[in-house]
Amino acid sequence: MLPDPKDPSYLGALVYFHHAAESLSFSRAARTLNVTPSAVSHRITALETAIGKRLFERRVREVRLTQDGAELARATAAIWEELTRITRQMASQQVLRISVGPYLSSQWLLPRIGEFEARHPGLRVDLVHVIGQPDTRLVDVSVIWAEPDSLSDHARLLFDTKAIPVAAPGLRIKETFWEETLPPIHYRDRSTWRHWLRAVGAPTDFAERGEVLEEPHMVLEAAAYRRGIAIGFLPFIDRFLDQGRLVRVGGHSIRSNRGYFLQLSSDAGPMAEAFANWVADEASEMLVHPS
Amino acid sequence: MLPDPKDPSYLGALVYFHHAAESLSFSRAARTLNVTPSAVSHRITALETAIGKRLFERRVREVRLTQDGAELARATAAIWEELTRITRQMASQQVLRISVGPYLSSQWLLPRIGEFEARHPGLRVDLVHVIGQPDTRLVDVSVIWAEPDSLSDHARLLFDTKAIPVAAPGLRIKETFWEETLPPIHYRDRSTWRHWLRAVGAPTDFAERGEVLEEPHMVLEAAAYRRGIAIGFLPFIDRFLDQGRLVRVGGHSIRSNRGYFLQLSSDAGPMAEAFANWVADEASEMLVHPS
DNA sequence: AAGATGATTGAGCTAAGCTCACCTATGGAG
DNA sequence: CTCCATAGGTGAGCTTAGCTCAATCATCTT
Repeated sequence: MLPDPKDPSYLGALVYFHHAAESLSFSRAARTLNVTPSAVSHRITALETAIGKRLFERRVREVRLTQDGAELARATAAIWEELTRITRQMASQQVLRISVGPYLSSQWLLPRIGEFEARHPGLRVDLVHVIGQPDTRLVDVSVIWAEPDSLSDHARLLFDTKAIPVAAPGLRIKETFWEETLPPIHYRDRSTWRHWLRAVGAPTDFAERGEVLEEPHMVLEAAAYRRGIAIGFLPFIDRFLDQGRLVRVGGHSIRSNRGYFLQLSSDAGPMAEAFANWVADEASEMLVHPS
Repeated sequence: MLPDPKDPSYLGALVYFHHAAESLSFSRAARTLNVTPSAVSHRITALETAIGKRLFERRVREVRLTQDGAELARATAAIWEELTRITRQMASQQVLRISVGPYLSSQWLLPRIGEFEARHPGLRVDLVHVIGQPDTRLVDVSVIWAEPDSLSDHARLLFDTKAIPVAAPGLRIKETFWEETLPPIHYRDRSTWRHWLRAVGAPTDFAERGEVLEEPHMVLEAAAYRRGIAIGFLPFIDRFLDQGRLVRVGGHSIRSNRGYFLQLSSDAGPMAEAFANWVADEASEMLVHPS
């Protein structure tokens, strides 16, 4: 069958042919294509049958281009060049504005965002660090720490966190620590502690004590300096626990009423979508988390 | 992920995009691609995510190209044009010489060969009608009527035929017709009749009687004109049986000791291979044959 | 108001094309 | 001269990209 130039199998074969012709070796082509030499051999043979002409002379331990093969190789080289040009052009001159809180940004996103940028040459990523609600008109996508029901439907959950009380080690704190004198430490409001106490069936008046801080990191630092008991969220306190700066208090761990969500702005373009897919993927790798 | 211009999934998506851009409609593109509109929608969306730009404005019951989309459409159009040109060029100026006996050619190959030619524009098919053994240096591929063991290993079986005795209708011939006076009719030599008689356990001296003809068609015609009993080969005598010009004689039908085989010349090119695949495929459709 | 049209979405299935294991041929090292 | 390493070819069987299907939405038409 004379191949339809738009047949995907023909196009794929041409890619294989291009690499084989360039390296004059099926096995080298296979290596750059991340497939086995067998696959290259199969595909080239199929291509030759499809167009009805030998493209390679099979010689001992090497292959050479026939005249027809050389001609085709010249044509395909020109085509990939043009394709590369237009693809680059499409990908260039793009801006993606991401809003993210400083805590998650420094602890998790910044170390990884470089990888995303590397995948999208020509893309300018603007990280917008805000405390509180981001203005969705100024960004394409936001990562927000919130309760699920406070969000629009199509916000996507990034991290399903677990809430556990933590304190400095060596304080000999009872299971029922809410009967003790060590106060709670709050982040932004008292609702997280109230939710946790209610979930384990403890009196909620404990939550009315203690100080309220505005920075997640400050909350954990305060707890580490023995100022009280904080609610930590797995997996974001792994480093504190691993280093022994904080230990778990009480046996209960509950599914957090809050989590990190991803929200696309209403007019978000495909690049926001691409970022969403990437970040969700990165996040899902974190979720492989014990206990 | 910025798409690799040689990624088959990216190339496939560009094909879809090209058709969608040309027709300005996902469903029309789907129709020409022989897929569902759903498939087109999926693929275009994936493409947009991959390059990070909207290519179509989705409007009510229609799609329009964005500026980026129009630019890409121009580029892809140029690329397919070039691809079509080189593909055509590769396929042109080819010759395939096929040797085939006149009987099979007229009864089976000639009615079908047009379809093969249509699939290979620019190919010149030379049918070489020979009686007896073809000269493999003068043809690329031969279709021969032979016994399996008389052939080289890589000859491929086209038709697995059944041998059945046939005669003109209304002659009231017994099961054990070899005891009768009506003689056998032979094609080229007496071996087929001998083989058949041996297979059903009948005396082989019957085969020594009767005339030997050189043309398969003549053999059947002779039988139809009541000159004797011929060995016919299913499925090639269907037309005679359907028209009632011949009827089966005796209850036995045996697997023929002969069949049509396909033999490629040693220096056969990929076009011969393509023909072999096509003709084997056509033949396999015939094999769906009752009894 | 109801039907028609075109695009979208998520879930599930199928076949294109890959890997694997084995084979052949040959060149170079010991 | 023998043996190992290397490049390519084959057939069988498995995996996953990308398709279909069914259902939904948002108009436009009658």
